[in-house]
Amino acid sequence: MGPTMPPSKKAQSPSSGASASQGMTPPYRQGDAATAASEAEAADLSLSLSASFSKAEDEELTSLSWLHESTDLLNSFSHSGLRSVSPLQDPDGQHSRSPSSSSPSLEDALLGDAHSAYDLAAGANRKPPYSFSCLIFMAIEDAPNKRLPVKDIYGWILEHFPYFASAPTGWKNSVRHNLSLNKCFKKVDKDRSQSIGKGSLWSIDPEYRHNLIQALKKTPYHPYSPGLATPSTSPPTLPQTFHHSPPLWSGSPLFRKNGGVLLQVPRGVIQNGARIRSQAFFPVIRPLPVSPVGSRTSAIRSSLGDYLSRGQDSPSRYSPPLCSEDLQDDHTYSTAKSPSRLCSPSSEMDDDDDIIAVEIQSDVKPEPREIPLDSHITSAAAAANYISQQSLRGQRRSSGPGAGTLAGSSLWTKNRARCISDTLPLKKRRAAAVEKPPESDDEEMKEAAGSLLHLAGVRACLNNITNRTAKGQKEQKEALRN
DNA sequence: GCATTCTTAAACATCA
DNA sequence: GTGATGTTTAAGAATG
Repeated sequence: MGPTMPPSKKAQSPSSGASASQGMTPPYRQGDAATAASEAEAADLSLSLSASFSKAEDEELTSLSWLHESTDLLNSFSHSGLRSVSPLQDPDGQHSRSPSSSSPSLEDALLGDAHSAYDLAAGANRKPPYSFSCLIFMAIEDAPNKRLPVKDIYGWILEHFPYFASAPTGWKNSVRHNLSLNKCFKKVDKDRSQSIGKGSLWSIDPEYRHNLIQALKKTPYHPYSPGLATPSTSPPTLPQTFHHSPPLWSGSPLFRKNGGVLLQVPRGVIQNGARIRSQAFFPVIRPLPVSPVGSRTSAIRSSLGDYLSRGQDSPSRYSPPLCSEDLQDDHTYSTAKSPSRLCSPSSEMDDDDDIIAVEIQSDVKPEPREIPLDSHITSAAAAANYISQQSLRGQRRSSGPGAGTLAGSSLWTKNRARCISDTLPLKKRRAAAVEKPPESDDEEMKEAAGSLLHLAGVRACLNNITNRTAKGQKEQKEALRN
């Protein structure tokens, strides 16, 4: 019995999902004087956040202190005269907007559509675009100790993707299935002093963490939309972001590591890094929560990011893309059949530079671009998703007993992979897996990728707050003139 | 059309 | 004994 994904077009209500996902909704309502004041507040916040973020860039992302600062700012913002950014979930787990709406409209502006988007995507029985592997990965990564019992993994997923609250319970089976099957996850011997009850703690196998990052980076979507397939001729049915391959955030170590060679987010990666198969367009950015930040702030970040990142309506404000506009530089991976990708995790690690600088290939003719302001942010997460999946796939292919010996080979073939990996049960395969070549010590790469995922949300907030605020002020001025 | 990946379901074993 | 957890297999859908 296979999965029956809800058809995206059915799941998307024309009045809500489409507009939200396509950035057609006005940035926020025209407000009154209070709104203007709040906008000024938002502008201040934006500046503060930008400063914090710039600081983070300077610190090479070695610390998440900047994120704490940003979070504090966001919190102070939410508490300063504005209705607080409440968690998106009601106590009963259902998403809803805050019932009270006595405060000025800015919060509604900032959060209302975020809630809408969230409702549409996560709260309204939208299946998250992330694979279970990614979900588990994010859950574990979000844990302080980077390890979680299955139960807490369930909890994390439920907390962040309430879709599963009403989903059939089979998803838990899938989670367990993934934990068992996917060698990226490994059980941790329980600390005897630590009583977690039944079951084990699960953690990310450091050796494959990179693969999971790549899985998160990659998540290509299924271009069911003709507009996506032929962006140059068809009116876009999705935000412009989807048609472009905006650069990875230029301050990232990924960028620096490659001497300024920018990673282009492959076409087919959407702004939240979500992979759309045939499901509905998943309009919400759900930044990878960061452990030191509480769930509430994660919700704030997500909310703002969700809402603001949909601001695709100000492409002109986008700073010049850092990537080359050369057609040859617009790339999309072709991993599944690329022998160079079918190698061991370690070699993939080595390939990372190639991933960034070389291996991204163009598959769609570019068109004159207007890249949204926040596209480089969302693309950061998207890029992370993309690469991660590439790695996962490669990892799986190299999971056979012969993986180690074949690790260095770039001529790993499908048949060989299948012969080796399909004949033994997983555990035996794992046991039989001979020594793997030394993993790349590119921890920076790993951390960078992870950081990018984290950054995507906040960065989107920053840019969009600025964007929205400026636009709102402009609109207000115009309104006053009229 | 094929290969691969992912999801889902189910059965079964183990453990608390 | 019960339920949660863990493992494994199988099948189907989605995707390249």
